Amino acid sequence: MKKQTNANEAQECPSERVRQQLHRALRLLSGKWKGEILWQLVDGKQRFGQLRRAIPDVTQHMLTTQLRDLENEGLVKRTVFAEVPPRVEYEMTPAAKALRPVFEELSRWADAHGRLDPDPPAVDDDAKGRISPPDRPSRSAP
Amino acid sequence: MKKQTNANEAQECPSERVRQQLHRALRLLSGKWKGEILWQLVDGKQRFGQLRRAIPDVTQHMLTTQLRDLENEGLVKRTVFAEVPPRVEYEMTPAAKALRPVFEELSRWADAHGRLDPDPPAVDDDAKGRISPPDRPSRSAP
DNA sequence: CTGTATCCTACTGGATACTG
DNA sequence: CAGTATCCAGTAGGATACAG
Repeated sequence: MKKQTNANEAQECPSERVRQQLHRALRLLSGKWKGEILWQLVDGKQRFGQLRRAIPDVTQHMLTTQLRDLENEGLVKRTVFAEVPPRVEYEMTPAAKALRPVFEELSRWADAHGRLDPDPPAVDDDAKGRISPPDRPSRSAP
Repeated sequence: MKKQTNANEAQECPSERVRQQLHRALRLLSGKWKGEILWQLVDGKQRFGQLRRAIPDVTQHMLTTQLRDLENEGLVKRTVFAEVPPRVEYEMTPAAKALRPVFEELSRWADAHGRLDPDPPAVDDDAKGRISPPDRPSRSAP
């Protein structure tokens, strides 16, 4: 006797599809630095060294690795300039740019529930509604 | 009591804060099954076995582990009923419920860019605007 | 039914040194 | 400047068996 519920459950159930999408999407971002790297690129292309300075706790090795991952996942475009000194620029692909709403929602959530303490009294909605892209420290810094 | 802004951190720009928030938030969700578990709970409380059936590829061990993580992170509330047979119910905390917009954005994104193929022709905005919570197969199926 | 206890493998992430 | 090559520790994740 076969199940008489939905015979074709795998491809037709929308929630099943959503589940798998969530799984894959979260896996793409699962990496200690992926989120931060992408967020740095939201504002535009960045050089390797700029990213390195913008994310102080990351090592070159890790930055390279995660960057390569993101490239293979189609979230980051890498451009090499044949010059001396060498220059490499990274930028988000359109797919990655579409992630920005996700990041904004996530930041907003973390802002409200980041510590998960039962003590979030002074909540000023006006102050946290907008999320700004990362600052780009110009090279004029000493 | 309000958090005093340290004079030493006078250069604290909002984007720096956002970066750290993203880092922490993604770490909370970094776990092979966390996202799926939470999505299953979006619709309401679920028993251990229900979750297990809803996420076919997860083992008890992993389900237990990730559930404990989520509990310690304050995203899931665990309720044990002293009965035979034993019953344990899991439900999202308010903090986790606030994550729903994030999941919806993420699902929407994965739907559009999940495969990252340059071939997404049949885009029906009307069909993908709404994200449904997971189906709950009732126990009435013998 | 809902777990815990082992054990074990693979992968992630980090330190360091070297290269074009 | 922007990598690559090793090496290595810690941990996440999975199989299996057992228990309340």
